Amino acid sequence: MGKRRYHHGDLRGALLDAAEELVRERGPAGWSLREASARVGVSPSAAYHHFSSRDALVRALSVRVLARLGERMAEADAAAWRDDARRRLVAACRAYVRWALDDPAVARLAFGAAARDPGTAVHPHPHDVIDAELDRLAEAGELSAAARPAAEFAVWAAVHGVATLLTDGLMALDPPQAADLQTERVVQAVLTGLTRETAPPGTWPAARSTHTERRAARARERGRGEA
Amino acid sequence: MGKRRYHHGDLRGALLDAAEELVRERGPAGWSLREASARVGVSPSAAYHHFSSRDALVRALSVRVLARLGERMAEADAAAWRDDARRRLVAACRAYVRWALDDPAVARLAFGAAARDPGTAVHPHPHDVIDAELDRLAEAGELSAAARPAAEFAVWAAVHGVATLLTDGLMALDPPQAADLQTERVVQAVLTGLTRETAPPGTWPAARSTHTERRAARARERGRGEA
DNA sequence: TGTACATCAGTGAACGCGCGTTCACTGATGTAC
DNA sequence: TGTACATCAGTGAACGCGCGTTCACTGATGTAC
Repeated sequence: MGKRRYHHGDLRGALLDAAEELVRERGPAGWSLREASARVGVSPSAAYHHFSSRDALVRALSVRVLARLGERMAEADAAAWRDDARRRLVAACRAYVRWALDDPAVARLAFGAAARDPGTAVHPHPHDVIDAELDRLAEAGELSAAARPAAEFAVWAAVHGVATLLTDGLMALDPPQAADLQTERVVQAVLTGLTRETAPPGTWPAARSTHTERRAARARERGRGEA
Repeated sequence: MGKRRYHHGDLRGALLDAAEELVRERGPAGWSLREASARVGVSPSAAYHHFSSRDALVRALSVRVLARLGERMAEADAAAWRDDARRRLVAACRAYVRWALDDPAVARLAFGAAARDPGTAVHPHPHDVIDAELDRLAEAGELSAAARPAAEFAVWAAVHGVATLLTDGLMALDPPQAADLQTERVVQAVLTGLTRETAPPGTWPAARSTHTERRAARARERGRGEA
């Protein structure tokens, strides 16, 4: 514990940490910029050297936190490398729900409208983890070419629904560990259903996420830069 | 337009209306009790004859609004009476997502933690509408006895996930009407998956909602009263 | 039908509070020579 | 290695604000006789 220096070193990160802690204790909105500054031991105005407003701090936090969800999923996915694509996807989805249950208030922040910050990239994005897993599933021949388009949104919706129903208290599981089981059930059901889908080609309209949109914009810019 | 009377007549209802309008305009939390009172043309303190606190008003509103979702689902279900159980369930689920999309801020309020008010009943509850439809499906022999338990949570999660991903802006559909299609796809996939489920009996643990819990408590009390 | 009176549902002023943000400032750090 | 100076990252006081809630009050309504 070094002595208190005039310059903090990483005040930006410390403020994000404090804010996250406050979200955990009091919910996504039950805290102020002043409290976060006080917790770090800094005057309220110091925060304005790092964030243009309280809202900017909230958005930065939600980006950071959503990326952590992506990491958890990717880790669970990697840890299940011995399994087939289907089980790996289930593992990633279980990580999604566990993460939300471990930290409901933080999850609510991540999922809330504040998360939509077009300027900052979330990496890895939960959407991408599911997407990649479905590609693997399609390669393995377990998902038809007709069913593949936008399938990630079906899976994402299912797992997101489990997570939010549980964290928002609309649904409860007894015992709590049953969340794993219920998640697996829902995801398996969706996968089975998609597998047996017999829709004509072109049935599924384009679906986008703020994330895929940013990715597309980056690709366009790269193309322009190279041209 | 009668003249302004000293006694309002239905100030409670008027305050709920004003608050709902404010939620629509500024989001679930972007308004104050004072604003709602002002909109009704009444002093801020008047509200305290009808609600014990601002929070009580919010909870009452979220109950009212969640019941309206249930009504929409029940209506859509009834309107599809010519169809089979599966299509009727899909119709109810489409109504769920449409409702959320029509009024995203209000939906967020309904789904938020504030909705958990153990004192007040939501009727009809979205959970029950899905539940009843799945009973019909089981009767029709389209859902095995082993798959039926807790199946409503799988379906609810799927449709809830579509609704919240869309209203929170994590996912977007192009064109917007595609929401119907995407909802149907997800629900159909879950139903197909559940139908083909081959789990041993007793696999699915009890799942509860605040709603089913209240219902159970009422049943217990009724039994005690009759004994 | 009229009157007395209790109850109900409003008023309006006041309370203490903490908020986000701005501002002129200053101490610490980094850089050029 | 030492010095001058620009820049960076803090301080602390102050701003105006609107909030939820309380309080003593009063006008309107309903009821008993």
